[in-house]
Amino acid sequence: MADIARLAGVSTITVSRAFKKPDLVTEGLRKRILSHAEKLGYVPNRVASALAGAPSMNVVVLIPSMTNMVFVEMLAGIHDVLYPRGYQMLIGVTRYSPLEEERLLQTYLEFLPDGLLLTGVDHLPSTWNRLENLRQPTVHMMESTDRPGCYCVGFSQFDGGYAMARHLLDRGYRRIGFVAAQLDPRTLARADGYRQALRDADLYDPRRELLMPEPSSISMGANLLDQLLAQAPDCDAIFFCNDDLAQGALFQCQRRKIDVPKQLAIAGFNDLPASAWTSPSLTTIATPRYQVGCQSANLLLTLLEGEQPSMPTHDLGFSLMTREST
Amino acid sequence: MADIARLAGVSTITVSRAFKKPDLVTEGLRKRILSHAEKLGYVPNRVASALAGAPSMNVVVLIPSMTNMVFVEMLAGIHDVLYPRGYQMLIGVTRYSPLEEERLLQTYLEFLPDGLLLTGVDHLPSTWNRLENLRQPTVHMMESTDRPGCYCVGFSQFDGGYAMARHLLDRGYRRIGFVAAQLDPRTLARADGYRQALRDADLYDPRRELLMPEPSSISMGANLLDQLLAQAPDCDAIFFCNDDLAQGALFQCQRRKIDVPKQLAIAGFNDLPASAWTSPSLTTIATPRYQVGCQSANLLLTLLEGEQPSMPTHDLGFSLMTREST
DNA sequence: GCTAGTTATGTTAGCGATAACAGTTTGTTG
DNA sequence: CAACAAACTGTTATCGCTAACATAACTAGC
Repeated sequence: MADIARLAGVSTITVSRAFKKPDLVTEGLRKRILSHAEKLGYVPNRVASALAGAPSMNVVVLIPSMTNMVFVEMLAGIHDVLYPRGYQMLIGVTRYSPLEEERLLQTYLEFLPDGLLLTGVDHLPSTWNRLENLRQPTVHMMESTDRPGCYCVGFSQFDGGYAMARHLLDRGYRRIGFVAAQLDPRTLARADGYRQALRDADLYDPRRELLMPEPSSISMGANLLDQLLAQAPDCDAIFFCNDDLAQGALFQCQRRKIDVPKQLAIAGFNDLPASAWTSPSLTTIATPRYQVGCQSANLLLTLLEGEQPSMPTHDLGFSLMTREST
Repeated sequence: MADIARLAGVSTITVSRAFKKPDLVTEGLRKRILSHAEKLGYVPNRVASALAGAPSMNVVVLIPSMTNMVFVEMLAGIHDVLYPRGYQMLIGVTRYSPLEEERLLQTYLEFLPDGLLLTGVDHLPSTWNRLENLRQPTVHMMESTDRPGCYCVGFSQFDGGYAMARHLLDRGYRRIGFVAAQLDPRTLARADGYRQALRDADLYDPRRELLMPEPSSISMGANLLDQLLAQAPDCDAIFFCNDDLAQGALFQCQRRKIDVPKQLAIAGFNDLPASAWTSPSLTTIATPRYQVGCQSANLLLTLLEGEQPSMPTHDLGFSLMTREST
């Protein structure tokens, strides 16, 4: 910067302004400065910039897992919004553990992020406490909370679970099972939605429920289908808490020659790309995870600009995709 | 840091050393310093640290796409190695464009990364040039090159393509088609492998080839199956350049009541989780993308420690997964 | 032609840490 | 027990940039 300043016959602060606050520098002078910078192959030093008090252009993003497409697509949404604005994501993986989340937060604050994007609202009390005392704004993704002063972007997992159970009831199924794995707060909210819908219809039976804390996957889906049918052979429909499990179950039904949906209906959650293409195609709830990413990032940008967002909580909804499997 | 120093009755540099170079500080003193730091809720400032000359603990990672599971799993491998060592990934998405890659590189160098992880070896001449003059080490992932002084971790895409075509020939197929989308350098290398294998068997026919520059997806796979069968109805096997396309084709065959593999064999590439579970299960090449991520990160760490790695290029190989679809 | 009000540029002093060298203490040896 | 090396701690300067305030150069109005 000093070199550029010397060549252009100005002080370094003017060079700084030519880059960061162009309207404070006369048009012609600015062009001269930029051309000298170009000639010298100047690479700005964001580290020095951040130390001197400018925004670090870092945003911490914490997600539970990097192999779950749902979070990856959310990440893609965040990236697509933040990157054009010059922000950099610092991605942390909590492995579904609030404790790990607390540690990651501690670590990533060392990078002087300008803002935070956290998945869910299930944080440790100490994490909440720290977030409240932070000067950086935080947006919570995928779920919402009543806590005052919280910014959230997501949809109601409970309502999603309820809607799918309701759909199965509407289709005439009466002995509806529920299967879940990776029991994170969002999965449990869907389970609650399912239970409420069945209770409202006076058809809830806990023996048709199978909850497995281990991670979900296609093979786990096949596995859990067998388990549930063993423990509750009279099921006429099964609602899986996500599409991975549901797809695994569909494939297993093909192997076991169980006719879907005639003998057994199968439903999922999330609408992964393959779900529209399986045979039979999978009835599921399409969730706006990419949009959650985009909107969360946009909300954070609003906060970073010091503006007051129109609403603290954005409910992006979901849609029921009725397909052949039910 | 000054506060801690005051309380502990030492100078700031001693505090710095207590954290960063523990063996230079007497055991008791170090403990006292750390306990004061704890009490004060001290959060180290990595930005200042980096400006003062310490490593920034940032590593730039450039991948072509964030919605392609192959790169995401590679990313997961990188993360799993770098995170425990205190490094932070700065992730950039090139959208398969070397020009965009050059721009990202320019931008991310502003963060003073300690090292770089790039996907592939298909960079602009100016990018190569810049990489050579960088003091930071670079590792190239997923492909390798003869360029001297380059560190690469991956496997031979050409050999993978050749091996799959060879497998189909060994199974007795004679009119073997090839379908590809998203024609990045790795895809084209697989295509070359396929061609070579068929030429070696004197069975190559360009009319059985379908190359589509648009992104690949399950629905694109269904689509391209139809297209190829329209232009070359006599195919007895089709090799798809990745599992997304192959799965889409499998689903389409189910819809069109084409018997796989009796009427038509289908093969893919990558071995995505679902590929073992479709009906029929998909013959494919299992690629070590998670391991590529891990090993690339490990190689970079070796370089960051100033050590000479045992080999500049690591070929992690691949394995043919023979399943029902062929 | 002069003042007040703007706009454009410059000066000074850090941001929070570490490198390089300097000084002090401790331990060992003949 | 002096003499010197090794181990520990301190002093000073600096990394590259920007905030805050100071100053200079314009502009408009009377």
